[in-house]
Amino acid sequence: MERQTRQRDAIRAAVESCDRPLSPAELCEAARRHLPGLGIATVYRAIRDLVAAGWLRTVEIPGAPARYERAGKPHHHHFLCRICNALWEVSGCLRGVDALAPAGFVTEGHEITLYGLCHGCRGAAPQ
Amino acid sequence: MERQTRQRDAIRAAVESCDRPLSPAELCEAARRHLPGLGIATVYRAIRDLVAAGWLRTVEIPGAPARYERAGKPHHHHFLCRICNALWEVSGCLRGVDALAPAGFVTEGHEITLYGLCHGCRGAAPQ
DNA sequence: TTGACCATGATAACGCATTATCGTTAGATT
DNA sequence: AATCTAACGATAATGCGTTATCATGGTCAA
Repeated sequence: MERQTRQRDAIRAAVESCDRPLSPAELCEAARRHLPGLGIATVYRAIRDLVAAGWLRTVEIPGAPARYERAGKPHHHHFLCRICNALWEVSGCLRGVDALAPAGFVTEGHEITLYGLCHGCRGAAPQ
Repeated sequence: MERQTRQRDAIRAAVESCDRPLSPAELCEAARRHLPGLGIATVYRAIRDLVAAGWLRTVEIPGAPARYERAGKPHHHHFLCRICNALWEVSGCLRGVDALAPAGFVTEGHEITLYGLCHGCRGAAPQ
């Protein structure tokens, strides 16, 4: 059974207090603000267990390491900023996405990822 | 300047004769059918040069190595089969994808990836 | 309080895709 | 044909994200 530790608490708190999916490194950095010295291996172990327990959800994105967000949110997608590499949440979806598949294919899910500049990076953007 | 070699020819021919994006390993395997002994390093070198020349386009997908397809095709998306891992082309797109971004964000592009079973794997699919 | 044992932190090891190295091969030019 | 040198094939090395190892420390039940 899982024990209650300061590390696990800090990791869960970091997830809950952030409105966007975090990579393992980002999550470690965030949790360290409340618990300096937290090891990256502990973060990976916590992620593994929290995903297995259905508390965290893995967000796969093209060309970047996976991020993790609180499970149970309504269906939505994401926006990857090309400057700061933060992944932002995008509410809503579009009708007919799954129907784009060729005839004879079985669609089980989909991902939509937008790319560009987030609000904060919009101003100081190279070209 | 670039030389014309049997290897480069075989790699370009493999791209053109296939209707879906190929990973470096898949591309190597395909080109080897016409040129056994082709080295994987040569494939990577050719990919690098062909992308730089604008002849190939990189297709990034979540949780898998990049694939490459002939550049210049009309806008489209892809379908990743969870059984055979092949990436298939999906024609068309949807209106309003870029408009999903939050206010204040600048959308520069998007990717839509469908997941499921391709036509060939539909029958013999585990659950 | 004690003791069992799970979780932790540091770090080595791993897996994988990709790149660099280097001696050899073979286009291109003369 | 001779020469030059880019490209090749084999494979070692790299980079990076992730996992395994292990001694230590913290949690929780008795």
